[in-house]
Amino acid sequence: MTLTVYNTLTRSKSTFQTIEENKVRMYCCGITVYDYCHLGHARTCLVWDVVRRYLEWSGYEVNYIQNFTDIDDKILNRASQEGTSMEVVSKKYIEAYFEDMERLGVGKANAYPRATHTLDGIKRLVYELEQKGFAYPAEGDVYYSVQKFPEYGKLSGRKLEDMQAGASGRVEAEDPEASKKQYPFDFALWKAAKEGEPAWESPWGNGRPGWHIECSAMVRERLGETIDIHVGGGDLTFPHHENEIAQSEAVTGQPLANYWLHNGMIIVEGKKMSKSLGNFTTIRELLDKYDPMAVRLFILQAQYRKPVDFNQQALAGATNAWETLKEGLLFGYQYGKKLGFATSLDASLYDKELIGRFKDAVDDDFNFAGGLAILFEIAKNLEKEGNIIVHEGENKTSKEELEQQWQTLIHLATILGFKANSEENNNHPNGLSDADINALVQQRLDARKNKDYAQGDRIRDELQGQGITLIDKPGGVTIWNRG
RNA sequence: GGCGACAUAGCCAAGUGGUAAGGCCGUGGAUUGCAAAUCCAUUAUCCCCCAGUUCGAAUCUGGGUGUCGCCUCCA
Repeated sequence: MTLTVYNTLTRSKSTFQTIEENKVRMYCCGITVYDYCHLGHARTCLVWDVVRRYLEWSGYEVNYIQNFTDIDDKILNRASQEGTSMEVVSKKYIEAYFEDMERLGVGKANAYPRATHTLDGIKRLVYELEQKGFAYPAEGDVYYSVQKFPEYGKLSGRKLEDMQAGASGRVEAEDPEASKKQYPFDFALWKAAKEGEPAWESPWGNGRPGWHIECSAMVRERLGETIDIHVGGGDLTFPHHENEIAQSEAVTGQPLANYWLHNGMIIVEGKKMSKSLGNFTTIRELLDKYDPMAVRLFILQAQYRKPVDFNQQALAGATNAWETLKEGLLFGYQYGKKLGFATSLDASLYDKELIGRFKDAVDDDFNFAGGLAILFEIAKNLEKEGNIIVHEGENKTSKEELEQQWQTLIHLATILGFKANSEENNNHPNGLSDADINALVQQRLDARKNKDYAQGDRIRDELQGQGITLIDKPGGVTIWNRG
């Protein structure tokens, strides 16, 4: 099967074909850096990170660019609230962004261009749009004339007449720039400087870029006139991406992107998680409570385009599911030596049938949930076989097959960004020594022989509190393992 | 008001014409002094409703109902 993707532009799935053979130019609309990231941002970053990994695994060389929008009203507001500058605010939240993504295990993009570093490209685009008659100046601002671009609305599937019929009252009443616009849905490419705000020189006077234009400029500068994949949150489809298309395509006459992919929103109690509703959980709050890998699993279990409901129950479920997957991933590190196989990865050992099934699932519009079923199938078996080893039973799967399954599981998990810490389980710096534990276990056995179950249970609870699980086997034998 | 998406067990969720993946939770049994851990087994006669197409539909068509998103900043 070949990779098929759902394209917002055509509202249908189609076979994925790149412009240049085996190369993908991919752009993700990143964040505006005025606050800590929340779970919604995590979903976007996680999903497109895994898509990137999957494309690379599929044999493409991916040039993945994600921007930071670091000029914006919200950043300026935050700066004045905190009595500081735009630069200080954006620096703080860019650093926070990288910390959060590191914890989530999101890979680095190839570059993170910033609006403030792209002023020449932005001004050049605005100038060209003006020259070609798509833009007009008004009192130091410059606006894009949407009526000049016949295809305006093609991405989000709307018509100017319909928009006007629906929203005209509100638009005119609430838009302070309305009086400068020739048409209500025209949008600002360049905004005249306001007192005390950062500003750059331009042919239209001192000012700063509008929202949208920076992405058109950064795509052009970093990836060229037409790219393969443009991604972002579904809420950016309109107006942000629609406006990017209008800006870029009016200038170049070429499609901005061949494939437009959008991820679904995070829902909380039936409502979208968003800043304006205040119903968001920041990534750092979230990671204080949940394992980053459980969060990743929670996100990847849902089809990327569908809304996902965030609630305690779902996260708890994902946490338990991750425990299962982790058991499978740790199998080789825990029992490989005992079984006589190496823990270094060896592609020749991968199970082609399992990998083929994984690929068939995921090739269908990045159906990660379908792919995960394969991982669980393997992990469940390895977990079971690992337990048999701990309980000193007979393995049902041959050593060769176990090694093959484990190698395959690690390989597939890596594509999806799952990683279990193999150190974790061997580290018990402040814990009891093996001798201490054995002594306590013997004490408990003695107590039980004397029917002093209270004492026996006390020792058991004490050890459990240290993460040591006792297993009473038939015949009065007790073995133990570190949780 | 306009545009769009979705509706599968207690929860999450895959499946897009051939008779319901997977995960979580739960249940029964084995084991145990009781537990824990583990093992074995088990959990939708049916896919929001109605009508139609078809030998056959969760899957296609038409009509409802419901939920959500975008139309203003938003991942």
